[in-house]
Amino acid sequence: MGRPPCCDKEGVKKGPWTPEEDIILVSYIQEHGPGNWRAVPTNTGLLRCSKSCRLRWTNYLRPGIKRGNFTDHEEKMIIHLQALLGNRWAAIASYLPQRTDNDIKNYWNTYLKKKLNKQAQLQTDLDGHDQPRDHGFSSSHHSMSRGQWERRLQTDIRMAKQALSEALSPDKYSKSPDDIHHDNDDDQDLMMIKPSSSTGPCPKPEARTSSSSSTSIYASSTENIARLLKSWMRNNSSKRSGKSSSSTLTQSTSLSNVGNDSASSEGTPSTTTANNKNNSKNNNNNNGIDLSEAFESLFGFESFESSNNSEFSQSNMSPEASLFQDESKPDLGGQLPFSLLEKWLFDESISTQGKEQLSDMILDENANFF
DNA sequence: AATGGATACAACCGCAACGAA
DNA sequence: TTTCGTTGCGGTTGTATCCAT
Repeated sequence: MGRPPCCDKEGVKKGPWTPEEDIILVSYIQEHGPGNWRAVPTNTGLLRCSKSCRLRWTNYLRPGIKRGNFTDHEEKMIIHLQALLGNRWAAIASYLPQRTDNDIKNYWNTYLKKKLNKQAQLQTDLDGHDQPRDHGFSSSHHSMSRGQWERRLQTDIRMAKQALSEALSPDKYSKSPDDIHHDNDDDQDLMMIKPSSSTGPCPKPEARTSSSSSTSIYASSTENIARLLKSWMRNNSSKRSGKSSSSTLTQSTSLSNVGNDSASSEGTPSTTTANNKNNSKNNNNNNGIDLSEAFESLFGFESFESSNNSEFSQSNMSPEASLFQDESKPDLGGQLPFSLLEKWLFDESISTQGKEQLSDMILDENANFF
């Protein structure tokens, strides 16, 4: 067929996004809502392909994203869900609403996989030649007889099916007491348990968001950018104290342009930084404040300092922001309601045997059974 | 202080699924 | 039914940062 690529290879910028680009993108989405990504580069003048814009939004700028510092609970969830679903990161991410699939994938690949491998190795060492008890990272089934392995597999499948059917019956849904997104926002919970539109694409944003959407919708997203900017300025300063790169200079310049265009023009961050190389620490603070002012001016939200929180809690999200989050992370078809699954995964009342069997699930072999 | 390996994370690429015409 | 455009997803890569030597 010779379908053309989604974007021209020439004239399309690659690599890290600059704060200016982020601002442009967020501004555009603020006006038009996410979606119709094809039109985004054209309408914004961004030299990025539509895919890149979408990715940037969903993985970084989207409201309600929590970054770094996975909690134990999240970690356990990921481990179990990975055992259950395999490398279906989007599906896993749908149970961790504050995390992106990319984030989870990275966390798994860079940390969890190794950690579990180590544990498995340790267990193997301790047990002599016994099979590792961990989550299927080793060829545990090789060390048991085929009959044993098949029986266990059958049990695993039965368990999973049972859990699925239980979970899918709506009247059984009940909120788990230790719901990890214990935020106040009932809408959020509702979103998670609503029958999903499944694997189908989420409804067109235009249909759900009016163009007159409040700016508060984007507050958390702006906070994301603000946070990014802050760390960027910090990095920039420290870099400048050492070496200066042309790309950072470009970023500064463009950033200051943004400041001039859409925010107060007093002491643009870039010039401040550039002029005070010897005082980078102080400048960081100043820059952060300047930027925050610029953002407040640009997006009309306050309390930039809240973006200093190491983790942006979803509880800070407005319902509208939650809506966006839902938009960007459509539920998967026939997926278990979160708390039910969670309950199933972590309920202490679950039998030890059942737990063992669950955690012994073999990833690849079981991943396709659903 | 310099260096090289390890780690973390953002972004890209290619493919598949889906919907509209 | 077929074709084509768009979006979503998972694997992979590139690069910045950290840390031990």
